[in-house]
Amino acid sequence: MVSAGYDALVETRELRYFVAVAEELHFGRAAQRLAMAQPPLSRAIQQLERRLGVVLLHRTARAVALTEAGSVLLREARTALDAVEAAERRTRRAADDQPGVVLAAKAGASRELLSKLLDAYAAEPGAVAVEVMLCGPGEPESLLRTGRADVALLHRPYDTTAGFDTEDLHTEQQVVVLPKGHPLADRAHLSLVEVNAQTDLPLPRWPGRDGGHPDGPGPQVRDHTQLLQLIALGLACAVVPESLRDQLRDDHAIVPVPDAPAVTTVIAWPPHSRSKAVADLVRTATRL
Amino acid sequence: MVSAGYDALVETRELRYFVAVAEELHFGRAAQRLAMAQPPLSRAIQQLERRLGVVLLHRTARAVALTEAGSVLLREARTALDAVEAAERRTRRAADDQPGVVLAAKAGASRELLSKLLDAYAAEPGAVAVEVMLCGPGEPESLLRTGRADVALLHRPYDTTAGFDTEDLHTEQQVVVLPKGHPLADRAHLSLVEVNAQTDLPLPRWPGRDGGHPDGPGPQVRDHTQLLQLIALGLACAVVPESLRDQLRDDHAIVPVPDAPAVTTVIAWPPHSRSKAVADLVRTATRL
DNA sequence: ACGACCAATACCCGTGCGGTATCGCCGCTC
DNA sequence: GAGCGGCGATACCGCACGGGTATTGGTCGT
Repeated sequence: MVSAGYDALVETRELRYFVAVAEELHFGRAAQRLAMAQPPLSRAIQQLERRLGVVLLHRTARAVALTEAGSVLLREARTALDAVEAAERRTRRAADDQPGVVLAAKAGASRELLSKLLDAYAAEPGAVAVEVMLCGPGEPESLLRTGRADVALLHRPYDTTAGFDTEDLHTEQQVVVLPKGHPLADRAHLSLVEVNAQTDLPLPRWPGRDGGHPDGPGPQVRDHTQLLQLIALGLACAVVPESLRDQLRDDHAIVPVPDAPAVTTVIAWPPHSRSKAVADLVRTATRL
Repeated sequence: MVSAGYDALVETRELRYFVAVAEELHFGRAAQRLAMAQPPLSRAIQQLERRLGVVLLHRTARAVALTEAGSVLLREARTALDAVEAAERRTRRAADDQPGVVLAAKAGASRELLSKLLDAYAAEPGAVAVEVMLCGPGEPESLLRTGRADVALLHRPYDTTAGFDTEDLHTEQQVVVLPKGHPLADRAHLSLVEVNAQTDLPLPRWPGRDGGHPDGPGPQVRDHTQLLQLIALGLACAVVPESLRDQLRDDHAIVPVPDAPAVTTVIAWPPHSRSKAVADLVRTATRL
């Protein structure tokens, strides 16, 4: 007998179905999202439960809820589906061998570092085209995991780098951005508790990985431009890495927050990446 | 639109088929391994290629070979299948809630550290049963990736820790183990080149992840017991972490190899693990 | 008590996966 | 160079299973 021997695994179709139901907690809506009818979906989930020998969902006629095992599967199924998607994408990418690297980074973050990196890499011998995907917070991680991007700039501890190879590039302190003239704006420094304690300027709410915003006070925000504008309008404040200073307008004020966790910009790539371009990019980045 | 939306992904069945063919490089044997006939397998691979729009295999009537894209898919498909398998196993584990943790470690490695860890953890409040899987080199990594184990002791740089969360536990130098009375045995230290240069004692060959041994000189070896016995018989030598010293018999001699890479024992666990037991084990380990 | 809502069941149909038989191609052998 | 053997592809068939429609059953609101 040779090698692992994956026998009789769950099919990706079943995992997709389960994720849809687990996210919607409603068979009808999930079926709609999957572009199919509700009964076959119900059956598919039952069959999945029978195969696993595990109850994944508690159904009362009025509501559907995840069991303990169900929420484990939701998490695991997402990463498995991401891996399958990545396999597909990376294979396709490897085939049409017009080389070219996709780099993902949060719009507005590490702007200077990014431009220096691109310049330095372009000067390397054997450099290929770099397509830069600027995206919202949390997204680069997912792009990397699904193979939509080859390499990404992430920010610990905001992004989780679990599952990737990484190199640290730069560490910086955080500051709070306030509207100019705010009572706290001329303090030499602030603590996190002070920032959280003041109630006139709420912290904004960023979208979660499901695209929805968490509940709570504070304005919904999708990118740094929106954020800075809201702050300038006196509707919010935010704790951000100090390098964002370059993008502030003169109606902003910043105050260091020494006890906020330091933010480390890292360059991350999928393990086992064999791409020369990614390796060159990483090497260039570490030398900056 | 909510969330990711994985539409029309490749099925795990197709990935399993492809991995089998890619590993065997022979449709007949692959079909046999998959317990199916050869024609449907051929068709399935063709269909996969059509779906991806990518040629994965070069077939001449005499031989099958992987294309560039094919070898990318082989690698990616393995990790994707591992993720699916892990999803399945972890879900099952979460269901039958007799708690208990599976810890994987290479047989014979870090023996003292392992027993101290088990003792210390057992003394923790809320400790659950720990099932220890002792296995061959390279295996713990795969056990962890497929969800067969919850936590593992790995050894950098031999094991790759990519994709796991880890904590370093212990770093040690390596030594070469020789049969007692060997001409080099009374040297104060040796360099790697000297070890490789001497030809009377070959280095053993460990099995790869496919279960087969690489070609070359030197005896095939599956665990440390075999290895030590071969060395005592004067048929091999080996460079190993110095903590293996405890397990040597008096017909062995050891000589430090200062320029061999230091070996770090790490405790590793899958990212997103929510298990209290794993967290406790890790915390206990780092405090040793 | 009735209606709305929602998951489950019953039943049917078509696709697609797997099996057997066979072909076509290439390389080795004598 | 004719024949044979090995191997992947093709042809064709049957059935199991995935998906659709219609309906039921149970549980909340009002």
